[in-house]
Amino acid sequence: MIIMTKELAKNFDSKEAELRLYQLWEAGGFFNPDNLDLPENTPSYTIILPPPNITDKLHIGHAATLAIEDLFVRFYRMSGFRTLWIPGTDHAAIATQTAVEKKIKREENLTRQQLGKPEFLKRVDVFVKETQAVILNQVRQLGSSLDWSRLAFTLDAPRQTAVKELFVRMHEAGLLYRGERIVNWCPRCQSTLADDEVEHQEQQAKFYTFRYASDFPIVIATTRPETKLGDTAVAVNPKDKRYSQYIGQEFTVDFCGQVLKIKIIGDRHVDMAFGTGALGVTPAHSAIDWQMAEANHLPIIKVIDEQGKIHDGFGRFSGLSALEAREMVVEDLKNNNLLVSEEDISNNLSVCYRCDTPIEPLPSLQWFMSVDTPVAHLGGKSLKAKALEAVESGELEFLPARFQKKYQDWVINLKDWCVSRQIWFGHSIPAWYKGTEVYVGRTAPVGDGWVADQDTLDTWFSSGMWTFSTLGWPDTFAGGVKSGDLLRFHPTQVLETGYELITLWISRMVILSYFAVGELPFTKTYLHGMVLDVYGKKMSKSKGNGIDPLIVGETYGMDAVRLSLLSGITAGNDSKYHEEKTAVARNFVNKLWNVSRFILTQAPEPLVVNKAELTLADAWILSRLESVKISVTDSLTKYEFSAAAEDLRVFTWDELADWYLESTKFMSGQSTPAVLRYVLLEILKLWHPFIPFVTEELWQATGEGGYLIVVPWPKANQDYLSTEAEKDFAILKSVVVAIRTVRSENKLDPTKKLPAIIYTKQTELFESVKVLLKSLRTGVDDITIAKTGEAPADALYCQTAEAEIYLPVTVDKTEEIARLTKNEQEVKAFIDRLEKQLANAEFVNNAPTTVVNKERNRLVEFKDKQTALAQALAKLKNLL
RNA sequence: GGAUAUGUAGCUCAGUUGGUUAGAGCGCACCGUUCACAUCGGUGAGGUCACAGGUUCGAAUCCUGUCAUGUCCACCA
Repeated sequence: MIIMTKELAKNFDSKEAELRLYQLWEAGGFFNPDNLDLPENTPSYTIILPPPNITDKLHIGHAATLAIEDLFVRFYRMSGFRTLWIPGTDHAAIATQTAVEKKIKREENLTRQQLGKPEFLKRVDVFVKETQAVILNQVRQLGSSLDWSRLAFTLDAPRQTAVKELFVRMHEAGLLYRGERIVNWCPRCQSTLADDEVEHQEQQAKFYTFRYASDFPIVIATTRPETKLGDTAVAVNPKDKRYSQYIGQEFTVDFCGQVLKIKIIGDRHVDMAFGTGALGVTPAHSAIDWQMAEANHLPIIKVIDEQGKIHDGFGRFSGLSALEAREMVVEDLKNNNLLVSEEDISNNLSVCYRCDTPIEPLPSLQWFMSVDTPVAHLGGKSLKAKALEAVESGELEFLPARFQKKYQDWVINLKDWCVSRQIWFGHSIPAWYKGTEVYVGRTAPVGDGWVADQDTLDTWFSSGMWTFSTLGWPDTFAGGVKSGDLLRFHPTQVLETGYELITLWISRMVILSYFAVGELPFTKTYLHGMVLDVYGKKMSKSKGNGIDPLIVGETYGMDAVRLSLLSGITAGNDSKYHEEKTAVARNFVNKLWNVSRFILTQAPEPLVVNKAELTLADAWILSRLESVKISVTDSLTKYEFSAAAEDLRVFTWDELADWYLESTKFMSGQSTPAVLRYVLLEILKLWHPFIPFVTEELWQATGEGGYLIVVPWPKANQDYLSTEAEKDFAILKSVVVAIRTVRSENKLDPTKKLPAIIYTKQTELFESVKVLLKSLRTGVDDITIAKTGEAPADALYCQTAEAEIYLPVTVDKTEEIARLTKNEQEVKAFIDRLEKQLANAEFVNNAPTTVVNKERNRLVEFKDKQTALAQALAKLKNLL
């Protein structure tokens, strides 16, 4: 066999290598587990890529997600699992529609209504294809080992079929119903929003305190006087003595020219201390008021319409915007002397999370998913009950564990989910209407006069199905039995995503998977923190503080980008991103490259380690390698990848490069080249999940054959573990460091060679590493080793736990004296401080134990200082 | 208002169930470069582990409180 080792360049050319290597892996079919010849009983390891929204290209946060997941996937693939990582993108209904609307407005100054639905959807389609291509290309460039043969889109044909099917089945099970409820309405998007799609912005508002009419007994307060046109009651706390006498009474008032019938009701939710302690109930425009209205059978009067304008039937107010109407109402109140006060308060304004338009709560006919209805095939339990059971039974695990509480709190308060949206882009709802008749089915009903539902589904409906809709459901679940991909890969092993998606996404996946497949979508969730900018602020397009991972990658290489995003982070905690981090990671990649380059010149061909021929350094590095394998594998299994990277970095840079490689330059045994090569091959494997490109490139250079991406994960060789070797080498290191330090402290000329006298009990060990003691930048030659002996007259002295070292040399004593004098002064200052503290100690006498403990500690320190002082003085005398 | 997290070196962060002298990287100071790597090597300085109590033989770590910062949820009628 002839092994050709490529001559390696001085630095890794990441730009040249990345695309070539990715194509190599893809052509090799390694991303698709079906191509790997795995035994039938091989356990699966499945991850779904959280499908990025196709609204925009990827940012550094996405890169972090991809780096983390690719790390998991590569680790498990090498560990022999049937590993599948499914790629996809999310149509992000409302977000995409908004993005395209803005684009059309900007470029053509047209609204979607002006374009019309068919034309608008065509534009969306073009937009989707463009951004999708950009995103998927970015994902590839980061080296993500995704199985592209299973690429999915939340709105492609298979997903449309699946969504339709699930909707029909849930409707049949009585879980989907249509009803009029107060919804969050965005007048700009012209659509409902889920509760968690509503954001709150602090703002200054006017808080008006007033009476409906002069003959009305109760004063109420509001920030939105215009909605009071629809009031049907005033609610007070039943315990409130000011108002309890009125409860049950009904008043007819003339409010700004509108006749209102106001009933006084008692409700314990009313806060007596807020405002006037009385609340005008507007059932149509407040969720809480709606509930009160239902409880008290109050009529509902709609004031504001879907455009944010006042409905017909309100006289001069009709047709005005809410704000215009508000001003007029206030004016009216003032004129009629009904306004008691007007004060500035700060309150939270609810706005649309996509367009920041203030949302308008109003009643609307929508589709809802019931979370409380018992489901027959789930043992009569509701979706909510199952979602809770998942964590209470411990079946669904959160990492970090604290997020379990967040999930639970949210599920406990879960209300029926409004799944319909009045936007154009998205999954259509498989429902048809004829008069009051409603038909839900896979295809349109036969007969004339049926009108298809014009709404679309909440985007989380389709992303909630992601674990099984990407695995062939419903076809792979015929007859309620899993088959094919679904059988092999579901439930997935871990869901890796940001903690902000616990409620929006994770909970929905749990619910929908239970209903559709009868099992959890995954058993573990790993939640990463957000990548923030240098100042700890969220990155966003509007702030312009976003970072494009590919641009950083151009400069430093994708391996460096990945490694910098994987280092120094912990689960669930945000991290700040500095470009310097990537530069540091690039330096490491360069170090690994050069370590490899050096080793491959020493050992260009496969060699066999012979344990009988090992030098101390050989035995030491082998033992350290095996320990590192164990700790790294353990950390990765526990998803503690930053710790694993840190262990590997220390091993590679400090132990391998700085100590072992240096030592082999001066002391090489028969097996040293074999050891060098073995260590290199093993660390390439260990590093591969973190920095796949450079490690694969180096693997190819070793001539070992095959592809690192599918090389088996290293197992620890217990035979190489040696506490003896680790201990002995540690002794050597400590002596070398001690000599270097004492020379540096005394500012000796580094090129000046000195003799050394070493007194140690371990003479044999020291004799055997004499050459290293001389060579490893100690500037020492002619070493005398003895068990005991006299201290030379003029010599630098240092010691370690195992040895006393003298370097005979004449040094300039003035510097030494200065240092000792400084030491003396420090000790004196300390004694002064201590005396003061002891003098003032009385006032803390109420905590005697602590004082005693503290004083004890201080005395120990004091004793040490005194010893140091005595030594310093003794030396000072000698010098003088 | 509720929940949750964070506070460790100038900066970014580790610190695994409480256990020797609290660590790393960057930055800084000094020294060094023909010999794998200046994207490098060596040495060093730099810490009241936010603050105050408590538990313990022993606390960065556990408990209580205070302060500061961040995030999420709810509400503001």
